[in-house]
Amino acid sequence: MKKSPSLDDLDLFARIAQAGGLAVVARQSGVSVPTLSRRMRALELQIGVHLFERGSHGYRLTAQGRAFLGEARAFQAEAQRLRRMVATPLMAEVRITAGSWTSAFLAQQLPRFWQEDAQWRPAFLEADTRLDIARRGADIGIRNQRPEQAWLAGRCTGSITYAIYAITDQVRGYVALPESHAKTPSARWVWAHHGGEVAATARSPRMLADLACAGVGQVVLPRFAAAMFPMLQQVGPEIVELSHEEWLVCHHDGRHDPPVRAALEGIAAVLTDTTLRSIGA
Amino acid sequence: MKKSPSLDDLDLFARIAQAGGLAVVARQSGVSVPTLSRRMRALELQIGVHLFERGSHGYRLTAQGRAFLGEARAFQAEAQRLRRMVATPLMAEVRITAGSWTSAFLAQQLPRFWQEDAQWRPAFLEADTRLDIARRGADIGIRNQRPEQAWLAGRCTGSITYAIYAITDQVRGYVALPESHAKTPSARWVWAHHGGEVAATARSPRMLADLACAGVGQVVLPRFAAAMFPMLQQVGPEIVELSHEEWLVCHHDGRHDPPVRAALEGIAAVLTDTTLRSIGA
DNA sequence: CGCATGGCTTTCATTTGTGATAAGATTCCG
DNA sequence: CGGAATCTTATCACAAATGAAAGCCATGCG
Repeated sequence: MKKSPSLDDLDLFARIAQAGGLAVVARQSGVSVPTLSRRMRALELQIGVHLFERGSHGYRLTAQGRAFLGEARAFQAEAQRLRRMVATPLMAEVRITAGSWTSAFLAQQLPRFWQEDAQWRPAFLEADTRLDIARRGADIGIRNQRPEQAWLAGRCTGSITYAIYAITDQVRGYVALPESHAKTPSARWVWAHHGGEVAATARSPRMLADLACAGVGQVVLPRFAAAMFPMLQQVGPEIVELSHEEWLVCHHDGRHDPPVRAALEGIAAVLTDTTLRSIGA
Repeated sequence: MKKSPSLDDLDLFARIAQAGGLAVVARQSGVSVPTLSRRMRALELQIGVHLFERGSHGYRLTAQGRAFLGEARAFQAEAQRLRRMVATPLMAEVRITAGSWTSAFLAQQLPRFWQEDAQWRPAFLEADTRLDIARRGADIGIRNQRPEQAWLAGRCTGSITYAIYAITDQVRGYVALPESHAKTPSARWVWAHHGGEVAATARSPRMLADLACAGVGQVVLPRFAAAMFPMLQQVGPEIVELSHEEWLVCHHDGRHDPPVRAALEGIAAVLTDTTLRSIGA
C-alpha cells in the first residue's frame, strides 16, 4: 500500500483546479510556482490518476480530476473553516465541578471573574465527583477537604458553616433530599436528627430552598447559600459538626494552562472575598 | 499575519490528541516520533496556543487544546474520508453532449460499451451545444458537421437520413416542435413544408414520437430513431435535403485522457455499427 | 530500593524539498 | 504572420525537515 498523499497537496489540488492554473494559487498560498508544479505531478503519481491536462492554457481538469474535485470540495471547505478558526483566539472550556450551592454561587458571581472577552469559557459539571479531576474529566473542583492525592494541587478558600433556615421561626417540619439520595453530610444530618419530621422531599438542593421559601418546612443550608434567599431567616444555631473547610482543587499540571490558571485566580478571588459570602455573619 | 499551519499538522494534532501520545500515531502514520514532537511544538508556536500538557504520561490536551480539537474533528473526518477515497479507483465522469435522439440511442445501447466496473461513468448533457466542448463544458459531442475549430478532433461516424413516419399511411396531419423552438434543420423543415398541417406540438422530440405513436400525426424522424418505435412505419421517401453526416467530436487534448478515450472508443463502435442503426434499411 | 519500561526530547548526519533563475512551449492579438 | 504575454518545466544551490540513536524523566514492579 502506498503512502497517503499529503493533505496540503490535496488542498492545493482543489485550489489549483478551481483557479485553473498555478500562478494564482502561488500568489495566494505563498508556495512558489515550480513547487506547485512538482507537487501536483507527485500527487498524480501517488494516487495513480491523471488529474490535469497541462498546457500553456493552464491546468485543466481531466474527467477523473473533476470527479476527484467533487470529493475534495467538502474537505477543502473544512480546511478553510479551520484555517479561519486558527486566526481567531479560541475559547477554551474550563470544566468546573462543584456542589450545587457552590455552583449556583459561582454562577451568580460569574461577572466578577469572567467577561465575554475572556480567553476561556466556564463549563459547570455539577456532578458527584471524586475521580473527575484525577481522570482529567474536569479541570477545577471545589471539595470539602484537602485533597489526598499528591498530583492534585489545592488551596483552602474558607470554611463553610451550616444552619437551619425557614421563612419564620414558626415553621415546624423539614424539607430534605430523598433519603436514598442523601449522600452529603448535611443531607444525612437532616435524616439523622429530624428524619421523622420531614414534610417534603425534592431531588435537588435548589428545590429544597424553594420549598422552604414557600413555607413548607425548615431547611439546612450553608450560610453563604442562604444569603441567596433574602426571604429565609436563620432559625437555629450554627450546626458545628457540619462545618468544613472549602478547598479549591486542580490537577497539578493543569495549573500551568493559562485558561485554567485564569479561572483558578478568578474563582479563588470570589470564594475568599468575605464580603461576598457572609461566612462570618 | 502569520502563515497558516500545515493541514497535515492539524490532522496529526487531532490524531495525537485522540491517541493521547505520539507512539501510536507514529506507527500508524509512518512519521517518526521525534518529528511528531517537533511538529506539534511548531504548531503550538504558530497558532500561539498551548495545546498539550506534555509529560511522561503522554500528550494530554489543555483546555484550549480541547476546544480546538472540537473544531478540528469535522476537518479530520473529511480528511479521513478523502484518504479512503484516494485508495479507491475513482469514477471519472465523461460528459457527453448530443441531440435528443442520439442521446436516447446511446442510452439504449449503453450496455454495449459501458459496464458497471468501467473506470468512467457517462453523463449525458442533452443541451444545445455549440461552445460546450471548446469551453470544456463537455468532453464528447456528437455533431452534424465536421468541426471547424482546429483544437477539436472529430471523426465521421456515419450519415443520418430522415423520413416521415406515422402509425399508418392514412394519418394526415403532423406533429412538430413549437415553431419558436424549431432550431434544428429537421424541425424547421416541417414548418417550412407542412406548417399549415401541424396538428399538435410538444416541447421535446421524444414527445413528438409518442404523439405519432398515438396516431395524432406524422412525424419527421432520423431513420435510426424511428427504429426505436416498432409501431411507426415510414410513410414517405427519404428527405434528401435533411441528410447530414454525423461527427463524433472531442477536444484535441481530451483524447489523451483515458476515461475520455475509453468512452470515445465505445461510442464510436456503437455509432458505426450498421447492424445496430438501420441506416441503410 | 533499584532495575526495567515506556515515552518524550535532543543531537547530528542525511535526505528531502524549496525558491530563484533561466529555458521551453503555446496561445493571444494586432 | 510574428511578437508579446503567459504559463509550465528544468537546473542548481541552499535551507528545512526527517530519522536513527542516545539522553532524560517519571512510572511501575519485583
